[in-house]
Amino acid sequence: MTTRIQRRNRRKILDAALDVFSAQGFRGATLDQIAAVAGLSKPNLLYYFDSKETMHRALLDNLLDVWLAPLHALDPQGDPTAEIMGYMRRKLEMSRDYPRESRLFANEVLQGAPRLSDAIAGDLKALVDDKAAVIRGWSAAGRLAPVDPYHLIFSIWALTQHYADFDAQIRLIRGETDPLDGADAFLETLFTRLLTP
Amino acid sequence: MTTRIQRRNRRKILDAALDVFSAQGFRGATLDQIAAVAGLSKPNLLYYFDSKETMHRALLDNLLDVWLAPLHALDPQGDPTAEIMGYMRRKLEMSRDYPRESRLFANEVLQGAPRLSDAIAGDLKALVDDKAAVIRGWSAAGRLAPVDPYHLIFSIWALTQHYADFDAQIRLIRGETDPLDGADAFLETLFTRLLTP
DNA sequence: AATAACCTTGACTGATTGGTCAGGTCTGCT
DNA sequence: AGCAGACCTGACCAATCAGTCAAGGTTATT
Repeated sequence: MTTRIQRRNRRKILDAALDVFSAQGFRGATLDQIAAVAGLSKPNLLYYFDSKETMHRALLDNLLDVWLAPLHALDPQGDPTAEIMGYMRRKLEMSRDYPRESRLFANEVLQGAPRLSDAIAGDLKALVDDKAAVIRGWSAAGRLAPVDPYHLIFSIWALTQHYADFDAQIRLIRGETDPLDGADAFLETLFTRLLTP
Repeated sequence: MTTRIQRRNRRKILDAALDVFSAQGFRGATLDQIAAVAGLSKPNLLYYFDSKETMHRALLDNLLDVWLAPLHALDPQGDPTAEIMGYMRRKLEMSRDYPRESRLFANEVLQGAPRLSDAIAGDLKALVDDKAAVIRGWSAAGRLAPVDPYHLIFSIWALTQHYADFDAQIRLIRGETDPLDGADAFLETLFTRLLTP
């Protein structure tokens, strides 16, 4: 049974941990930093989570569901172009709304996905293989321009996540302009032209 | 004056440091790891480089020239589509040939570009602004489809670097297939369709 | 072969880090 | 009010880390 205080503190800790892990990576983050951001003492963090590792695990487990949802929603019965454009739009929204989650994921994969390889080789691969087959079918039926479905999916990941993961770089180059300003219109054009038979 | 031994050991150290920094990030890397990969003792590393920081600096300074070169080569006098496609191809080759450098850069930017902000806001921004103006001119002259030049450049970065930075993820999903297999053909199609007026 | 400069290392240090623990405080319930 | 269990903390520990240093080994040059 979980108390009110437990819920509040667990949430505060995971939120602070997401802040720090996504900005510093797992090894770069320290419990002292997380404790400071959460406004709790270090031993108190360890009262709620057994270890730094456990904290990180909790974030990753939570992340994967959220991360897979947009692709999951791609409907084999829908209109091919509309479905893929919709997926791209949802992923772009995720970069806008959950940049920390995107960076947490990027940090992990960049370092060889040591804690995510099971999930990627399992659930994610199965989902991608499934949707890739759907897209391949659409192309074969002439409802979509012929296109490698894997590279299409990778390109959506690359383009949308780039705005969250490389935010620092984009800000430095664009100055005052909001990094995502014009991104949706650009990606709309890019994928419309690619997908129209 | 630099001796033969100095040249050899400095190169061994920087190569080992690139291995470790690109795989673990700055804070995640340890001098012991770098020493082990280089086949030298830790105090010997510090005989050649004042500090861990200095080692990292040397890699970043070296990296930036290599990283800017492909964009620098984009010729305002050339054929618009061919120039942009050529840039994209060069960047993709860099992901194939220098994946460690790509990941070193990604790690740095992902963590807010603390050691690169000057270079990005300076040289890189100036170069991008310059080439963006060229591309805008091409579009205005009707020699290229109308396209936001900044997002075009960002999209080339995102798509090409993705294959180096997210290599672990792509491998887990594609299995035996070489991550870059088919990537060049896909990107060729994607950008041809986007750029043709 | 002598020597001066260069190269290398084992043993060390102080700082930081993840994690522990004994004991104290607060909260909700009767 | 009083009590049981949940919550919290200062002080501490062992491990790891970047970096130092004195002493010994190697190299090139004469």
